[in-house]
Amino acid sequence: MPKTPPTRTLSTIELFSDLDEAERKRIEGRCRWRIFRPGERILESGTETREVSFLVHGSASALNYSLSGREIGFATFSAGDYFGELSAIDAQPRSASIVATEECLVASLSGEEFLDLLRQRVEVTFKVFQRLATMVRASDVRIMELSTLAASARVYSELLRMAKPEPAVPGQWVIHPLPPLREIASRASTTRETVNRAITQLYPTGLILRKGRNLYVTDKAKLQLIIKELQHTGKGRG
Amino acid sequence: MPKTPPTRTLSTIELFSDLDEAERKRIEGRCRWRIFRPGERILESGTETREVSFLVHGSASALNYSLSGREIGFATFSAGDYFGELSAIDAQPRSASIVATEECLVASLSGEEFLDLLRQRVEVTFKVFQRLATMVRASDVRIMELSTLAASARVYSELLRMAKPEPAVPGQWVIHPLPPLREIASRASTTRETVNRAITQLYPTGLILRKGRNLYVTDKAKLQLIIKELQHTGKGRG
DNA sequence: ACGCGCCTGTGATCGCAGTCACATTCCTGC
DNA sequence: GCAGGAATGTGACTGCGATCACAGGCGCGT
Repeated sequence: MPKTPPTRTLSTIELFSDLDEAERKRIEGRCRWRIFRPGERILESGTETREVSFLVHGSASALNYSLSGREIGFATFSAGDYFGELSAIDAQPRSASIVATEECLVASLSGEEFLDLLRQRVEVTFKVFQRLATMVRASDVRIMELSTLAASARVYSELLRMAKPEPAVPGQWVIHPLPPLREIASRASTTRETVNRAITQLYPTGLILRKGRNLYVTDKAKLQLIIKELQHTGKGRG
Repeated sequence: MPKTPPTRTLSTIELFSDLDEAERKRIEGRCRWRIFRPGERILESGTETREVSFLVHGSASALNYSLSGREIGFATFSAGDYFGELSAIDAQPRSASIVATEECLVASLSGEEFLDLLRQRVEVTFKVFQRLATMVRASDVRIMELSTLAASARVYSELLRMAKPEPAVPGQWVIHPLPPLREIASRASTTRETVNRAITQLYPTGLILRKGRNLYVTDKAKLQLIIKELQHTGKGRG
């Protein structure tokens, strides 16, 4: 496989989209640029670094491990995203580890310089506000799901979140590539066996369809209904 | 019971501590002031209001209900706290309901005016950043606990969070007043029966001690250890 | 082509904790 | 002091899903 080294630019980072090119280039120069191979740790939970990192190329996930070695997934990042704001803002240790899932090009800015940017550029400030708000809401949804949904319902919910609209067939959604079930399990806080059984149970309904590393969701609305019926308690009366 | 109407001032709201008195008074004038009785809804989840509310007096909790009626607690607020920033920032519906747990005096500022404040006062901006970061971290911890701790361990963890140091006896911590077990259950995402059994099981160890509406934690560190041993999976080898 | 490692799929077992049911105790107002 | 409602305490039952175990299958490198 030929290696095409991705260009070292921050132009694809949405957070900086309102800055003029001069300023962006200035920041690019202040960054520490690194490449990570799939599986490598970009950031270690609990460490005291304050850098904010921009994912220019590749994809990564935020996760943590329980004492017993169980892996809990928190978020996934793709090109254009950033992480590490929390520690820059509150000067606390990193709340999660970040692991590269594909080859990654990462630009890291010191926490100080990130804070300067927040102070000087209101547009950036508000984008970060927006992002933190999104994070809080996403966490709250997850807490609700963990507290009220049965394991298989959480898996379905995760599938819906991963699915993206298929341009070719309107109304159809795809997950491509379907990640290892172990990874889905870590995001739904269950085991890969349960993920497998949950998906298997869904085949007969025709709501999902698997072709190689693609998984098609043919009827989002109906799947949503099934999730509701799998409420942890009352066998499905609202 | 004699009613002492609390004064309508924002001087006890930490968020405004860096503002001069003139500005604070200006904001006080722009607020809508309301009183809520225990049990009343201050805010309804899902509604489209954008106001930010300051809890001047009393206490309240943020919670949501599952379809089956189960109550999930997210946070508790006491005098000096505020809530509603999320909707002001991202213009999305309210993420949770807020219910008064004691009689409350609440001052509400329009989302627009709150955003103006953010734009004009960096000190306020950064306090809000700080707060959002704290919320994200707290949520992440809760997700970890839900995913990896057994129910009783989550209860103990919640007890530790509620306990405050007892000035009289160093090393001893108190929860006062101990809220109804149902409420603890909703914060630990379990049932009041399980909360009861969890606490009961702890009495013989002497780690906690109950006197009326006080619950004393005599050895925080040891309780923390017990939580670790109750990892959902591996019976307690790190 | 072959083999090794990682995924996938599925059965069997079993303990935790949610649910239901009921007795008891604690408040608070009259 | 008494009555009624809420909160607490406890036993019995049961189903979900974590765990363990193992049998294919798929891909990838040499």
